[in-house]
Amino acid sequence: MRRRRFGNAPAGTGVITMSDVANRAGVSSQTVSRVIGRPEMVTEETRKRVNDAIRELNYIPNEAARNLASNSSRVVAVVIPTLSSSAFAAQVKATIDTLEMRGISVIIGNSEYSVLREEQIIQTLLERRPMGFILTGLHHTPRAMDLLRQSGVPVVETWDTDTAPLDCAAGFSNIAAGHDVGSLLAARGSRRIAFVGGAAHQDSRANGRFIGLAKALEEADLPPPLRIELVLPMSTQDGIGGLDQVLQRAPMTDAIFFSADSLALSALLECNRRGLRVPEQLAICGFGDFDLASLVTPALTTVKIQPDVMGRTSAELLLARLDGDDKPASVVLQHQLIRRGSA
Amino acid sequence: MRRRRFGNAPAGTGVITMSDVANRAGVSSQTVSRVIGRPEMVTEETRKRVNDAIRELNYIPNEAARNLASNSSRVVAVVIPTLSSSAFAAQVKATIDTLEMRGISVIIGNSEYSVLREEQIIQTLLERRPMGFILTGLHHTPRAMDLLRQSGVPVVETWDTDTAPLDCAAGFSNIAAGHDVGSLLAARGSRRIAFVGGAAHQDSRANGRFIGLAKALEEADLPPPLRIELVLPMSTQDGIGGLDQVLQRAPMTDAIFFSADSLALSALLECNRRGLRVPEQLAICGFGDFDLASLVTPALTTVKIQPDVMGRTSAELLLARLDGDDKPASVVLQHQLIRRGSA
DNA sequence: TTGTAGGCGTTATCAT
DNA sequence: ATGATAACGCCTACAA
Repeated sequence: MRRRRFGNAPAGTGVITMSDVANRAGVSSQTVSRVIGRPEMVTEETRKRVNDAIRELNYIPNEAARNLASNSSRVVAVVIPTLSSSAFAAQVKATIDTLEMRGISVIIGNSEYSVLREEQIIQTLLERRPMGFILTGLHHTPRAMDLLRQSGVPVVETWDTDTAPLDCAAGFSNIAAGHDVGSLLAARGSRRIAFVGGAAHQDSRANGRFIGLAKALEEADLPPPLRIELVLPMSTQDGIGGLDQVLQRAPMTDAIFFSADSLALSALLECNRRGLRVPEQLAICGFGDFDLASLVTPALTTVKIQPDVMGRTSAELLLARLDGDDKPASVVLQHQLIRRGSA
Repeated sequence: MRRRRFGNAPAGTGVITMSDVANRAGVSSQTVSRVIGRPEMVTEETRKRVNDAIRELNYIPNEAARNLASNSSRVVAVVIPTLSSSAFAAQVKATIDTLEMRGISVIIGNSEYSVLREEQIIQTLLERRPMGFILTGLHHTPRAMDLLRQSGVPVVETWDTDTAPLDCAAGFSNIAAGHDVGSLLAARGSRRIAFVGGAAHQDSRANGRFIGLAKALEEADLPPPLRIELVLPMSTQDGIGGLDQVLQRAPMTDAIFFSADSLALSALLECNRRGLRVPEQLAICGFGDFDLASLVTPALTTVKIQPDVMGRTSAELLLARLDGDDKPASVVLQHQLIRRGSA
């Protein structure tokens, strides 16, 4: 559907522009720009005339032109491993909601747990000159870090605060969380403990949890945990596969720490089905405190981490950075071990 | 971090531009543009020189300038009720993955189940001149539809094909799905059936499922279903609240159809805890076939709908439209009633 | 408070 | 196959 042109502006793309509005309102296009960007700089009288013209013409500003002229994009890039994980989805939603209030849009990249894909995504997204990047974890390819550094965009890293961030971070300590789990399992009397989680080279956050677990077990004079590494992306059912691998390799295992509740829940339900008593025969601890964790029987012992707060906080950190705070302090969110029936 | 300038281009934003690359490669900037956009139009010889210059200078094209000059944005806007629903997240992920291969980014808006917020989001996103919109459902405010029509952007609607789409749709029939559930419940001998789902004015898809259910019950000469409307957004735990409301208002109810598996699962687990036998005393049917549906005991009878396929298909429909197909046919995806133990 | 001039970095178009 | 020129629609900087 072609739109007819108003005013006497030269034929462009056939869409209403700022100068069309200016003509209609009898002002310069600069004034229109002000009414939109800094209304307080314009007389109420003219502001009204301009706003009327905007409404009558159904004028919609062109963000690309605005970006080019102002050299700023109102876009933030978020790169996560995958949107099809409720924790990342909740995080991203919170980020979107937080930034939307400032007129900022979010563009999402799914790295599929690969730092190489992450690098590629960063390079592509850089073309949009985002105001900032929100990344997952602290581990990236050298080239990705170079690209980021050279472009000078602010970067906020999430989900991990165990090593130094590129710029600043909003996350939690996976090591501490894993350590808490290890201490709990040791305290409750578990002796032969296993860890089931994403492969270390794919998921350094899960790896941190394993490290914390191992440390706690060592402190408690327990043997080191058996570790089962799952190839990512993983499905919920993989919890059962992990359970099987553990029982096959170490039948005497009396506790399993899963790096995600999805895995823990499927394993727990499978134990119920098989008549394997939880936690008497096998204690189970998850990670993430998913919705259903408190509803299964026995209820799942897990670690709560509030991905939504992480999403909001990372956005706020970015905004602070953009508002001039040169180096806002990283935020370490507290995780919380929630002890329920399964361990 | 300020970047030093190369070549002799006039001082701009201090970032490498196409003409910097052109200087370096000893060609015009137009040739650089071609190397990036239509490499086949350039001699292999010059192409190599240009690509070398690009690499040496770490040149990154400016998408905003590209958008402005070409009058096309490489952005698609997706508006869903909320990202924190695994089905919508899976859908969006598939959309992102599909479009990414064509260099298109996705911008997401969360309508929070409100057509008014949806309208507002559409208006804002229109400023980015997206190549198209992917919306949820077929119900929008008149003004939203006007905005869309006037801007001339292609629109693909998802999650519903029960009425006429604005443009084209990739979804399924909620009425048919609800009808299937009703028929199953009737056939298995349930007589007093209840429906628990999002409020009709917020979730017209759930409403469609209710309509289908009611029709099937009527056809089977059963009394109309009791309907419990939940205020959105809902949490998983609301399944228990819905269960309680049903049992309170109609204690003789022998089957409940929940409009989402999250609700059905929490209700089912609660029944287990209370010793209410499923399906003997109360049959339960969900919607969505979430990961855990097959893992709980009894396994959840539900309707599978493949949100990921919907996400991919809607993107493909949009691409077809952009590639010239004036009015691609809507795609009606098949739902599938999966009968397991709970009903 | 408002207007004028110039430029943002790229692509389209037309020449060569 | 490559180059010159003119937009694209808006904002910054400065002038009135």
